[in-house]
Amino acid sequence: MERRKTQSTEEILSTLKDTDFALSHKMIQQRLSIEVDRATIYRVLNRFLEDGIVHRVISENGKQYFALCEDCERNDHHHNHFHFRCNKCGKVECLAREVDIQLPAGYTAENINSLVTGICASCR
Amino acid sequence: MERRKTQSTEEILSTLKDTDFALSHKMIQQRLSIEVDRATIYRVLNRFLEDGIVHRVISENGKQYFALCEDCERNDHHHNHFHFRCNKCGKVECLAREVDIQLPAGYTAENINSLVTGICASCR
DNA sequence: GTAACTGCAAAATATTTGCATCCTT
DNA sequence: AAGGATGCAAATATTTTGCAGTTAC
Repeated sequence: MERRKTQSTEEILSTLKDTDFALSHKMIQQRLSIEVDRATIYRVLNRFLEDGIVHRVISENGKQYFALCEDCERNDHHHNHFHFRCNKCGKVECLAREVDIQLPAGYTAENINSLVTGICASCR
Repeated sequence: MERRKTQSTEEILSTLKDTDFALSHKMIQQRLSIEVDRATIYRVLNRFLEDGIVHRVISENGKQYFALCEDCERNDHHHNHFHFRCNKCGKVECLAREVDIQLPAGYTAENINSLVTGICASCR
């Protein structure tokens, strides 16, 4: 399936580029300079996910957050870093420090979703 | 608020005790030997959460999974361990190994939700 | 008896999907 | 022209809530 360059796609991508933290669907919609349908945003984001352009964190509120894969533009698309969500300002950030997860024998990892919640430095 | 001993509560608790992995709301409902309303199950689980009897993992499918706090019955109710969800059998387990998360300066952690998905030993 | 708990229905929230139409290539 | 992308509405899915009736203590 070939990907086409559309206004929605470009807008959503540049919105993600403009922020250094992860955005929820709603946050993305609010930041767009044009109106894009809810469903379209989800579809674009899911396409980005498939293409490995963004990664997704699920917060403990059950919501999805999306962020560009800055560091992970290399081939091995591993996201073994933590995310942090501030309970005050709501920002979801990618924590730089990588974590090596040691699984029990015979287990293989495919995806890692890890989120720490608390208070960030600027909020306290 | 005082807690009362009811059939639903006892049933849900013993269901959780009978399994060594985390259960979703639906899985719990199916395992109960009596019929308990959807909303009641959620309310019971949330009470358990408040009381620190269970802990909750959010899977990357957005669903909540609940498991008894075996190891965490001590005072400091920290859940800095990983969870693993098998993409084949769907089991969500608590991985024994503790992980120390190093946050940037000024950050304080309140809750940790970490889930690795992949294939477990018995499924491959 | 009183406050906690329950069931039922309805609401709230988040995400996906069907389908006709539009637009990129 | 072909098929990928979009908008709209409707469907799913999960969890929560209001409220009246029930039950534990």
